[in-house]
Order: sequence, then C-alpha cells, then structure tokens
Amino acid sequence: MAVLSEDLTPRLVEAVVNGELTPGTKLSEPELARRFEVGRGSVREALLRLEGLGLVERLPRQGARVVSLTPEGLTELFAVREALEGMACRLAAMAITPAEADALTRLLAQHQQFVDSQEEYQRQQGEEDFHYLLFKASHNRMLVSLLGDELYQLLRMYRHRLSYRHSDPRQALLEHRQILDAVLQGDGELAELLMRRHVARSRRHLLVQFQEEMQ
Amino acid sequence: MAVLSEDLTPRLVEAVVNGELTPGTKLSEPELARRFEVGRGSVREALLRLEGLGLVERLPRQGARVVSLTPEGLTELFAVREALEGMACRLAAMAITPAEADALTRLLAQHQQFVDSQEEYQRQQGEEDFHYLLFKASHNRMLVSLLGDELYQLLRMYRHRLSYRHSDPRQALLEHRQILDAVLQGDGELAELLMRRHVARSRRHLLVQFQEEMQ
DNA sequence: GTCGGCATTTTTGTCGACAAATATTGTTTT
DNA sequence: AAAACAATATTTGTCGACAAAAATGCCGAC
Repeated sequence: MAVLSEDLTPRLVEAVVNGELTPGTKLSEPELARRFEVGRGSVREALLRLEGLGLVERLPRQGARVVSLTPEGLTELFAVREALEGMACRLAAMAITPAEADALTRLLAQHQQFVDSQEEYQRQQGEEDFHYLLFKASHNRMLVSLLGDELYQLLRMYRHRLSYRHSDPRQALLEHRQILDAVLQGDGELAELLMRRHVARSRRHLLVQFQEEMQ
Repeated sequence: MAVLSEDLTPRLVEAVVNGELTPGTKLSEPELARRFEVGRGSVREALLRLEGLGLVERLPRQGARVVSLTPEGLTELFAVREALEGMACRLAAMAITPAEADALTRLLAQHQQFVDSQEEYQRQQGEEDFHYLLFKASHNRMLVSLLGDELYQLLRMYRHRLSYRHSDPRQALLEHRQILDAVLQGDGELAELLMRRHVARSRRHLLVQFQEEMQ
C-alpha cells in the first residue's frame, strides 16, 4: 500500500511549478482533497512539505498560498545557490570517484554533439543533469539534499514562469568544461570560483528575463 | 486559541537538542501524544517539521527516530555553514544598515568587557548572537531562514552532545572583530574569506572534541 | 454610491476511529 | 539451545467529525 501523502506531494509540486496553480492562489485543503481524492489530513501533510520547499506560504488560521515570484526572491535563491554549488564543487574536487568523473565527462561529450548538430533539444535537461551529477560528487548529503530537493523546485518554478531561454549553449558548455576540468585536476578552489561565476551569470540572465517578461 | 502543533514543535526540538531524547530513540506518535497531552495528528505535524530540521529521520511505516550524530554529519553541516555564512557576510558588507552596524559594534564591545573581566559567563550565547545579527544583516531571507532556523537546531544538538567548550575567547573575539571590520568597510570579499576561516576553525575544534568524547 | 456592521458560510486546527502494516512475543521445530 | 514460525499487540497511514476562527455576503446607514 502506497503512502498517499508522499505520492501527493510531487503531484502538488508539479501543479505549483508548472503554473497550474498560479502564485497567490489560495490552496484550500477541502478543495484539494476533493480534487486529488484523498483525505484532508494527507493534503495538510503535503502542504507542510511544500512549505518546506518554499513553494507555498502558510499563515496560521489562514491556510496556504502559492508564493509569489519576485526579483528579490530570485536574487536570494541564487545567492544561496552560488554559495552551495560553489562549495559542492570545491568538495567534489576532493571526493569525486572515477565512475562519477566518467559519467560527467561523457555527459559533456554528449552536450558537445548536441551543440555541433545545432539540436538545442534537451538542452534544459542537460544543464540540470550536469549540475546534479556534479554536486552529487561532493558526497555531502546535506548539500545534495539542499540543492537537489529543497531549493531545486523553487528554481524550476522561476524558470518555468520565465519561459526560460538559455543563453548561448556554447558558452554554457565552455563553462561546464572549465569547471569539470578544475574538479578533475583536484583544484577545488578554482572549481568553486568558476562555478560561482557560472551561477552568477545564470542569475543575471534570469533577472533580465524577469524585467522583460513581468513588465 | 494557540496552534498546538506549532507550540509542540519547539518543545520537541528542545527535547531532542538537549538530549532528553537520545539519538536512535524511536519516537512513537501515540506515546508523544500522551506525554504532551495532544492529539496524534499534532504530533505527526510536529515530527514532520523536525524531519525538515534534520533532527529526526522518518521511514515510511516505521516512524521517526532521532538522528545519530557522526563526525561525517558534523563535517557536512559545517561545510554548508561555511558556504552560507560566508555568503551572508559578503552580502552583509553591501546591505548592512547603520542600526545593525551599531548593534554589532556594541555587542563586540560587550564581549570585550567579558573577556577583560575573565567572566566566561554567557560566552556561548554571545557567539550565537554575533553570528545571528551578522547573517541577518545580509537581508537575504532565505539565508536567514536556512542559517537561523533550519540548520541552527542541528548545530545546537552537536554542541550540546559535545559538552561544547569554546576555544580561546580572545581568539574568537579577535576574529569577530576582523570580520565586522571588513563588513563595515564594505569589503565583502574579505568578510567572506574571514568568516569561512572562522567557521572552518570552529569545525576543527568541534571535530577534535568529537574524537575525544565519543572515542 | 460607498462604507460599516452583522449574520452566514466556509475553512482551519484538532481529535478519535478504523484498517493495514510492522514489531513483538511465545511457541514449536530442528 | 538456537532458529524458524505463528499469533498477538502495537503503530502507522488515513479518514471523517466537531468546535473555533476567519472569510464571505448581506443589509442598512450615511
């Protein structure tokens, strides 16, 4: 028998991230319970998890609302990401295994092929895969949990809402290659520096889109 | 009317942090419900929050257990803290207000008095106050929430379990002063560097205590 | 026409109850 | 005596129910 509230959480996360439930929307527990055909307790539990992911805000006796997206929120998120992904790179330079190094090397070779063949196809996923594999190589469970679970969904929400367009794929691939090189050479300091620049660039890119799209 | 599950959470946190509930202890929902005289639903909600704080681990159909403390866990926590507190310092150097600057300056003057008068009294709290005021000056709500709420309780748990003894108070005060000076001069880069060293020193200090006390 | 107060309705916070799953205990077997 | 099994007991996951609080709509007053 499955655990309802755990199956329900990703479904609610998707609904929030993909904009089905827009920012500011009041999330009524009875309504969600009817919609997902579960008891109100399970909805409550799922909403509590969403609060932990920063996707909804819960006020006592007032219920949960989908968080609103602001340039400040985006900036804050990226400051945290810059710090954590930078540290993850530094640690990965010391802790990465040969298998993980191979997987990352192969991934970038694959990206190279896509760039060469002009297929932008799947680029989005590839970017995420690179970051995921890399911070997982830090072998720091708390970092992986923060970057991969807790902060990741909010990042996805911003990207979705901004009809995310990547900047130059060649530039991104170049930066990824530089970062991976530093990691493979065991130069944690350089790897951290390069990753922080990479994340900061990404932040500026998204902030521009924010200005453009949301008047 | 108060919100039971929110009042219950800090009580459970305290019980876990101060060792009343030792690592590995199974936390039975009915038992906690009787003990704290609330319904099982409220206990469940509180346990879910504790899981978010990293104080308990919940396995489906098996309930919650107090996390066990390990040198690896301590190292992971401090890597995250080093990254986040460093970033907070960098941001604080840009965003700190005159009022916050005053409060921090006064706090360090107070610490100086304590050091001069040899009263080690209240040192523990003072250390925490400094860090709290400082990362709050970053004006990054996500950083404040992570450092002040989510990671803080686990740090307290490690400190408590290690009958935390500070290293040299004069050394700590010196480092704090250097950090604050850098922040007040708007030198975010230096402030970050110094804070990261400070946290790393603290990590090594606690790790030694870990080796000593837990064989 | 707009603002303010009152009654109604909905929603949240909380609890107890039930079924399924797990843990525990005692018993039997090798 | 140790291991495997079975019956019991406890616990978790889930739901519906109830009271208090908040949101809503309605009516009258200005």
